[in-house]
Amino acid sequence: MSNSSQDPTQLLPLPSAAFHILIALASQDLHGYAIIQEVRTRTDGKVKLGAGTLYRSIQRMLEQGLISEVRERPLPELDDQRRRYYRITPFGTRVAGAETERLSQIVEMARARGLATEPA
Amino acid sequence: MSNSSQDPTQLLPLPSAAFHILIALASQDLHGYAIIQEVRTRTDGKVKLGAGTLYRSIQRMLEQGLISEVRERPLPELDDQRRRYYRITPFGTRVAGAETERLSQIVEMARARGLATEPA
DNA sequence: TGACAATATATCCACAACGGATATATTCAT
DNA sequence: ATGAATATATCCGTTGTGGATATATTGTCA
Repeated sequence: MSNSSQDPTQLLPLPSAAFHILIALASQDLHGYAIIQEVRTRTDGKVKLGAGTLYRSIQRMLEQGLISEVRERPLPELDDQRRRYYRITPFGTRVAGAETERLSQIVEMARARGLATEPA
Repeated sequence: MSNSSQDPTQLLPLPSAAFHILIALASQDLHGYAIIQEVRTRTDGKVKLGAGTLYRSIQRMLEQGLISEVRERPLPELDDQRRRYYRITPFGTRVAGAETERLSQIVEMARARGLATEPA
């Protein structure tokens, strides 16, 4: 942890990989490899996080206090020693919320200018 | 111009500077310096395009067929010789629409997971 | 007229973020 | 026991970015 009590907008814009990781962790704790799979399936294969991007992002996000590593393990018969599990922090939730709002405003600007894919 | 007849999603995700430039040009032709100002005022000062980013983005977007340079000049008494005016192309409009849709989907995923700034 | 700020385009440099390749080790299925 | 899949980690090259710098023109105003 480090700056968990700061203004969430200081970290904006969030790197797109970091935002996807926070969305993945919003509903459940996951280990790194599982995050890659969750992002790929959730986005219908459109977003494929590279391994380099993922583990670098995790390191940065731990330092920024957006996520934390959790010691809790699943049942031993479901576990895998190599895994490291991560959880979104309250600060990470606030930052993700701010990023959602930021992107939402840009989308609204584009729509207000007529930039939208009209349904075929 | 170059690949104006291609699949718009090939260019996604759009660099954020390029997307802001397309939004700026959606409603009117503008010259480079004016684009910087439009983005700054439209985003309430939150997005300040650096000069390097702007002119490099313009070069790339011309090659990609997202924008074109226009020879039309404003009335001579309002003109400035140094200016170069740009216009969004039909292909640029389609790409911007696809990017709007892409970002919109990510925002929806975040909201569906409860990641939103609740009004204070 | 001259001085100076603002406008305008362009290029350079250093840094951040990224995908893909590589390395290493463990776990699982056959 | 062999090999594929899982899992973490680091390295390399590319792209996108802001900020600084360069150069020239335009507008203001004393």
